[in-house]
Amino acid sequence: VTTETTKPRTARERVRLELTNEIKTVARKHLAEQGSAALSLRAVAREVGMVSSAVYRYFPSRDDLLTALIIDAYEMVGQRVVEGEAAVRRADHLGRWLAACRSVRGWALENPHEYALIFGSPVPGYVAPQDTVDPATIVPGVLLNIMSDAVADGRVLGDARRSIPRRVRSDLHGLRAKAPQLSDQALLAAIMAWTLLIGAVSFELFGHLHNVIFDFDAFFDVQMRAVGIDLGLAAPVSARVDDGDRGRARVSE
Amino acid sequence: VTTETTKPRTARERVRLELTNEIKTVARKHLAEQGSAALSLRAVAREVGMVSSAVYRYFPSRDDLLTALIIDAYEMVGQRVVEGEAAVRRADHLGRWLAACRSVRGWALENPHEYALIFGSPVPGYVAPQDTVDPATIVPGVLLNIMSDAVADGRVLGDARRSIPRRVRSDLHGLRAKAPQLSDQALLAAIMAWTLLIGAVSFELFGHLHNVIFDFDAFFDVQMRAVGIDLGLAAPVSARVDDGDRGRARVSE
DNA sequence: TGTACATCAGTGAACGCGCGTTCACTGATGTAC
DNA sequence: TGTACATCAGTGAACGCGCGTTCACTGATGTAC
Repeated sequence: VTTETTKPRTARERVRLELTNEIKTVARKHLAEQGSAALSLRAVAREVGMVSSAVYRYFPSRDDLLTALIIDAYEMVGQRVVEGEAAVRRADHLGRWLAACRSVRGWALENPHEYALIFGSPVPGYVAPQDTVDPATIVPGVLLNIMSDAVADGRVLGDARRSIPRRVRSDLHGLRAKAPQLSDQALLAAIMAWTLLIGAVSFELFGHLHNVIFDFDAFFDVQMRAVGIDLGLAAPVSARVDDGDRGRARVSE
Repeated sequence: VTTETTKPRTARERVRLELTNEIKTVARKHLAEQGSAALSLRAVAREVGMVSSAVYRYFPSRDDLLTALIIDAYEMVGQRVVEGEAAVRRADHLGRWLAACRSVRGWALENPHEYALIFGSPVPGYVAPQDTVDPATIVPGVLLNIMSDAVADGRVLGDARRSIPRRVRSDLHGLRAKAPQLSDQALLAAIMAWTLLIGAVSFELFGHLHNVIFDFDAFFDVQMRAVGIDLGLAAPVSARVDDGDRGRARVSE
């Protein structure tokens, strides 16, 4: 995960880029060990081997360092999900969805504090700047792509009979730009699937199913498979059209 | 939300109970204003009008104060949900589910930091003691009650055809104690519904649908209604079997 | 190519702050005879 | 009912700590002529 887009020309610039990355690396390590609240500029500086005030040459404040870490975290999950999903056969939409889900969870388990940084409670006093928006959309974007591909392959996602109030429809229209083929029902289902995915990972990571679920690997898979099937990603095109049982199947989960 | 179970006998005990509650109230206020990381014993003591060391007569450490607040928070949502759900006609299972969902969200919007305290990222370095377990189960317990009542009224919850691996089934058996009538599929669906509920509130509160959804009231309702219908809480017993239009009829309103 | 100047990285001291927790103490409230 | 003693609440000072940020500074690296 790099920091600058332009290549360094002078030796000074190269060193600057290296040090910027080293600061971020150390900061990430501290974050991983103690969480965001304990992230201190001074401690990072100490470990990098600088005096604390020198860090200000690289990050104008602690919040800017945090922002860099947040962006990196979004890009890390994003990359992981993109790679995981890309490894699956294009036509296997359910498989792609599952791969994306497992990538998110796998990354979260390996980087719990970074996950908490982006999907947990907001850091008090910290306001996310605009640059965090784009990287944050990578993962949901992958989900929308999978669904769009499924529709392009002839599947019907979302139950057209489910009515959605006008006010919600107009919100959903904003999302339509990224997935023009999806119906309102499909978009709603997409957001719900995305919510459930993050909700499930958060529940596991934050201990809300402690002493209830023990085999989280299997449990997560069962859940995400159910979501993918309910999304309509599983059934072959031919079987879907005249499946009289579909209504009951969808409603009951 | 009280602290001691035994009634105070002497004047000293009465004062002690009052002060304990005042400390908690002030702490709750600070929590609401700045979040859990900023919760400081000294600041609370200052506002209560004590010297900081005096607080140690009431709470042996900052963590114990936090624990008290966490328990209170669970009890607050719990009570709110129980009340909200109790106000709905017993046979209206979908209505009860919606009332419970709205109670959770309403409480969360009014007490965002307390919500974050119990459903957000864990407080770093803090380990939840055993006493937080019982209050934490109130809300999910209500959900299980609703589903159990639905089954008792003759509804079939959960798609029996959905296969669940043995390892997951055995985890679910632990839950069965609280809702003996529910099938594995129904229990799985219950956890997923609970996950989606908290996920949706968290997404809204933590800003993950910022610039995507604007009318959160309507959006939340649509989502939770969909979940309730998919759970199987909507259809009347007689209509369930042969009501082809059920989806649309119920979903609208 | 060599020199004068501008830019930048890193230093070290300081400011001002708040925190959790301990401890010996005073004085008030409760208890037992 | 009155007195002696035990219990408890609250005080104030102190310990030891770490934090973010500013500022005048030195010395090294880059740039323009």
